[in-house]
Amino acid sequence: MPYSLKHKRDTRDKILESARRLFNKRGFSEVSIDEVMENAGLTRGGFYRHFRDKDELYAEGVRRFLCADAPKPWQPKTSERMARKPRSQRIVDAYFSRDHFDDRETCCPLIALPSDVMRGSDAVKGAYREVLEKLIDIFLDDLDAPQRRERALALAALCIGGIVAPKCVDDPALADGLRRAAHREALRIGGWNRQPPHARAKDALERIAN
Amino acid sequence: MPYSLKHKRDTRDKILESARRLFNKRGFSEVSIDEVMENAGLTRGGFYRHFRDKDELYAEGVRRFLCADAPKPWQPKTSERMARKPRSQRIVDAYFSRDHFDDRETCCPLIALPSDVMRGSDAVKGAYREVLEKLIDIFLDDLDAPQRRERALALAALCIGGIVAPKCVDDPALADGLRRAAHREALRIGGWNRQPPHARAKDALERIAN
DNA sequence: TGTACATCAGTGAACGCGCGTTCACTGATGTAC
DNA sequence: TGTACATCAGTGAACGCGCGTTCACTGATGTAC
Repeated sequence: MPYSLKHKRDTRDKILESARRLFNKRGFSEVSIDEVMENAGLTRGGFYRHFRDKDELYAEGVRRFLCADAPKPWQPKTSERMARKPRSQRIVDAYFSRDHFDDRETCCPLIALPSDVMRGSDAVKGAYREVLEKLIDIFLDDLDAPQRRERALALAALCIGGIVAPKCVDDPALADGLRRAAHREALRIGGWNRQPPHARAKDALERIAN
Repeated sequence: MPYSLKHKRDTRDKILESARRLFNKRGFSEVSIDEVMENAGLTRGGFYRHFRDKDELYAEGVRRFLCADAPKPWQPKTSERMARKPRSQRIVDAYFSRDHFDDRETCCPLIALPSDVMRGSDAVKGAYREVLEKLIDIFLDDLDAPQRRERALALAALCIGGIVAPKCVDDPALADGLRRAAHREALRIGGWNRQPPHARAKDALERIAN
């Protein structure tokens, strides 16, 4: 038995991670296997020791990065000092932050590949649904009546549109306006817009920093 | 001078229309020139009498269908009997209708190709911006204080996310839930949720029909 | 412990299909006379 | 009005590049003795 199982698993992970980043940035069909492998520090031929074909790489890659439980850059850090805020609000804030907006490689999967998923197979859409449902569940946990579910769904839709729309636009001012307007509206839907004055001042500072 | 100018223009239009539909449905790089030409009732070679290369077709196609002034299927018909409603509300209703959601070929360009546009050139993003600004302007016209602009922007973001998100999901029930929740929230943001009781009943009927 | 061996991850050349693009040709049409 | 001609939209075969995939080979590693 040459090489350990761990070795093979690690290589596979490297390939998937490389693919995930490239797909996120440029889309599935614009990325070649050569690029994925080179980016993973390997060469062309080895690919087929790990995947049957490119489609399998795509499905696994999307599914994996959609469903991975690992901490994600777009999720609020638990160390965040405003831990008093409900988790949902921290997620919303992280979602609409400039960092997340600018992140092309590791951003939330829900906004990375919309048209690819829309046109994708049911397996891909299923993975998308799982992530979306997780997000909605978190929102549900933190929302009060009335119409909790409806508001949670609207929140999710607004998070997605509030990042996708500005990403499609060539005018930074308009993009910022869209992102911030959506952010504010999301906080209002969540019922998190009533903040103590000092928090509001802090927000203002953060907004300038953003 | 063989053939009239009109003849050439018409052929070009046929090609662009064919391309637009195919791109909408399957994305730019999944569609071959052969398919575009065949779908337009022509053959391969003629393409280059009308376009320098495939990129030009893409840019022109997107720009054209993003900016065309022609009436679009996703816009509310002017003959609509509820013409008493403000124009913005009619657009929002048309946007979130099941017909529009199901339409893969002629739906609003703002939701047809999000990731393609996100990754696209500035020319493409510029065209997207122009359409988006038109939509925002219509909303602005119909909104009252306070925070008209902010609410118009949030409305636009919600329209986009409220269709894109459900299109990415494999569960029809969840998709419907997202679309309707976003619809409701949009009406609320617009301030159009206070309707006379008979209108509400009519809406309920329509919702069932949808 | 050291050596021979078997396995298979990884290499890189080669293959072949699909598709963008080119090109020689056809034939429809408008113009000149 | 009719005929010859020039133009160029449209045809379809052919070309060639890129990329997914295959394949014979290399060499690193774990196991058996």
